Amino acid sequence: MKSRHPSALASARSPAASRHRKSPPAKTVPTGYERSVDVAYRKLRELIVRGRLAPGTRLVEADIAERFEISRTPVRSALHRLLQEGYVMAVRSARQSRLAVAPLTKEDSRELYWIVGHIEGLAGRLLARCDPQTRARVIERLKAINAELSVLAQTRHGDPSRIFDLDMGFHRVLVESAAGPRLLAIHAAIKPQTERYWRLYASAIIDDLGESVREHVAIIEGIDNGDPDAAEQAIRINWQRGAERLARVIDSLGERGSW
Amino acid sequence: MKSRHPSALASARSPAASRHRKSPPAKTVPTGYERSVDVAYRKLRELIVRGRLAPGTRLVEADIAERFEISRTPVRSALHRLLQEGYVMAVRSARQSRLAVAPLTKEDSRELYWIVGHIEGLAGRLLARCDPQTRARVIERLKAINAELSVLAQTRHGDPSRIFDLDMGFHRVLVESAAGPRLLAIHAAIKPQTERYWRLYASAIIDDLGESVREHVAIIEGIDNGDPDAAEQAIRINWQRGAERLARVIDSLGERGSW
DNA sequence: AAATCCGCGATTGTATACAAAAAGGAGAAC
DNA sequence: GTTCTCCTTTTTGTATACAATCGCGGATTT
Repeated sequence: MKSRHPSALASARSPAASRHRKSPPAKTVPTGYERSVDVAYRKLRELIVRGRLAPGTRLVEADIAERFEISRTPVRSALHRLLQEGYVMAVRSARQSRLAVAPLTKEDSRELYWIVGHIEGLAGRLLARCDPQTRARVIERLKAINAELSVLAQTRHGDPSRIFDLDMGFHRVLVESAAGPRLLAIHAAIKPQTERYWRLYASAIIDDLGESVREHVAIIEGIDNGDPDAAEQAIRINWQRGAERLARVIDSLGERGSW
Repeated sequence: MKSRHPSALASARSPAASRHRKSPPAKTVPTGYERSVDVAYRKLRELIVRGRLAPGTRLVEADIAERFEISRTPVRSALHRLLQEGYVMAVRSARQSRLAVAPLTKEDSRELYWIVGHIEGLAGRLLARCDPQTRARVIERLKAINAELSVLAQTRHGDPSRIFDLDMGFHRVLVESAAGPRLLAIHAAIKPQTERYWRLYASAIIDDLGESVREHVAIIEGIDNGDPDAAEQAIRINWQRGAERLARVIDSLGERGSW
């Protein structure tokens, strides 16, 4: 690695950014602007979650910076954030941190799913205590999503990415409707990590989609009835069963991501 | 603010650090070494948690750097981490982040306590499923702590900081015994934030100490019986009641930390 | 041949320089 | 007196320079 940052960079980006400022004299034009650190975070997380960066891959700041054509500073920030959230792990050494993509193990998936289940369970509990109108609106959206999932579950071999998006949407609606800022933040940081397991074992998971759909029905009922205990319990069961299904798949296929 | 970093700094720190390296020819002497970013994180968190930095206080990177006699870089990292964990909030602006110490409100305390209750509840559930030996060892420690708390609850006006340390220890033992790395990390990031409320309303909270001690007994029983549901439920109730007690105090005293 | 030590390249941690951008205030126009 | 504008100051975001460390491999010794 010789010339790390083509010096054209500094002059290539800055004008583009400042052009935004003057063209419309509107007061707040934050549209379209994204800080480098956010770009780096988003791209890196995407690469990890989609499996394009294999578990165990060493993450070298300078390399990533070069690849994204930004400096080490924002890359470093993004990596630290990913480290705290669990996408990335620090390996050995006392003074230096040395990062790598976090491995995917049966043990970790169990803990992860339990945590998500409890966090979402809390969100569901709060949702079930909301006023009936809010709940009715949410229920409607949940039912629509789950109906489509149900169809895909019967016609085997639906588009995995479509299935994933629907399931993702179901849980997002669940949380966004009633959770406060802290709960939202935690969920946003943790939940996407389940996608790593999902993608790795997608085909096997899709086979069990019907079960998941039935569990979703129980969730919807709990919320509809305004029963916090039932709603929370149903959500936790959904994730717990998900963890069990995943564990079975991992057992039969072997740990694919444990370097 | 004129000369921000006395240039003596660079030459004042580096030799001190490298002196560590050579004096004993041992291979790994990571003892005592702490990166600036960790120092900054620890100090800042302490200042916020102990209330020495009032809610709403603007946090300016350069000022903190000057105060700690380090550069902005590690300060910035520490602030980002505190932001993600919830000790610090970003106020307005699209491109810049502008940080301030997070406010203390009744609403936030509710959400915080619910979350901690669920996280610890999960840890308690896992603990109750451990083998009896592990549980017996933990039970012993929990009982010792709670016994001392019980004494302090009866002799009113015990040392608040002692009481706090005991309660802190109780919950730490609870989590550290059975939780995996993810659960530990989340707990370590979130739980200390309850200390902010504790300190702000300490006297009133201590008045209700007896209730908390009784709730702890239920937790111990649940674990002792190896009953995951009971253990988790008891822990959640402890935190839920704690939130209610806190809410009453805030109602009667007013929100002290909501700038 | 195995073990050890030394040195060099690779990599992280910290400091600083610089470029925007937002906030705030002084002054002009009405 | 109010409001608008422009300028200054403060503050953040990014890039880069530098120092110290870590790991690895090769040379040397036994």
